[in-house]
Amino acid sequence: MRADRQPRCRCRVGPGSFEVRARIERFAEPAVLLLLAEGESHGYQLAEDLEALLDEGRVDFGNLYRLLRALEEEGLVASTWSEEAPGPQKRVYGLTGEGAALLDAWAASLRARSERIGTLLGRYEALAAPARPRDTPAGEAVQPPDLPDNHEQGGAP
Amino acid sequence: MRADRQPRCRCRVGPGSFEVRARIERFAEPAVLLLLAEGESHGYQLAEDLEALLDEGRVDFGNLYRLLRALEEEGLVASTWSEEAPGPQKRVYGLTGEGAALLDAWAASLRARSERIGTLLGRYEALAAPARPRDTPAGEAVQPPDLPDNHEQGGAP
DNA sequence: CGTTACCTATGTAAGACACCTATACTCAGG
DNA sequence: CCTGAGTATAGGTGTCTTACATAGGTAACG
Repeated sequence: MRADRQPRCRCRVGPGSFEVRARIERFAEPAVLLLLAEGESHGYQLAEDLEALLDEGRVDFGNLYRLLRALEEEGLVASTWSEEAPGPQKRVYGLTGEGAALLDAWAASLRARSERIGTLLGRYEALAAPARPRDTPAGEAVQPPDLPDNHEQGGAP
Repeated sequence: MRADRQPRCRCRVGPGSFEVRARIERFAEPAVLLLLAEGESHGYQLAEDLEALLDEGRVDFGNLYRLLRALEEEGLVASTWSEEAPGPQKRVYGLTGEGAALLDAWAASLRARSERIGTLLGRYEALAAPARPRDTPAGEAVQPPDLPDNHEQGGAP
């Protein structure tokens, strides 16, 4: 166990200030399928393309290769060893029909996810900006979004 | 180990057809923080509100209560036992200043995530609909998005 | 020949969630 | 009074996905 590591997804960057380190969050699979739909590729190349697509620092190679193997086991992608080209051997992947179908399903799912995020953000903004001149019914502030420390974790009365 | 369970996130609903069962995907925490920013509430009530907000079937109570306890340990929410009201005792939660700050951070993170999803979907749609009359340079089809089974998982030549 | 870049893997641990079970209190009905 | 349904809170356990670390090959270059 390594205790000198920061929490994975949230970290305090100052008093009362937070940074949420968003992870790829189940993006790796659909992103890889998309890249393969755009053209055949090999692992290392996919990693570079993923970085550009996701705008994330460094994609983890280990997990990418594992993902590709798993997808192949399920028949969603197919691979051959590159014959031409000198240099180290590359395993070149391409999408199968099943893989394309899965990509379609992912697209639908991601659209739904995006909508849910939109809903959430919409409600957040409605809360955060109650300074509109029109629709503020005078004295109906949503609630002081903050209570001073009244922790009370003890047992029930 | 239970082997009679379906895969968590993808399931085949027909030949060549997939359904992606999207999970809450790290939505629970920001959603709970948002609901508490809108007003104090207790676990059971939050579960119902979450179902409406996320449009998901049945929220898991166990994980929700665990999340609330964890948030309280970090000082992001504060709870008191409801005194008034008849019926079983309720632990009423409210957002602290720190919790509100975290919600802000989550909002920024979710916006970024939504953008990434948008980028991905944009490229997907560009692939899926290459039937535009204007920008098809004649014979540059992106690639047949499918290769017939040429699996070849054996060792390297 | 050693170093570096390219390319493909495996090992290990942590975090978040699904699914299941347990507890306790309240209230209505027989 | 006992029972059962509804409300409310909580713990156990397995699995999935990811982060971080390590390892082993090929080839080009000085």
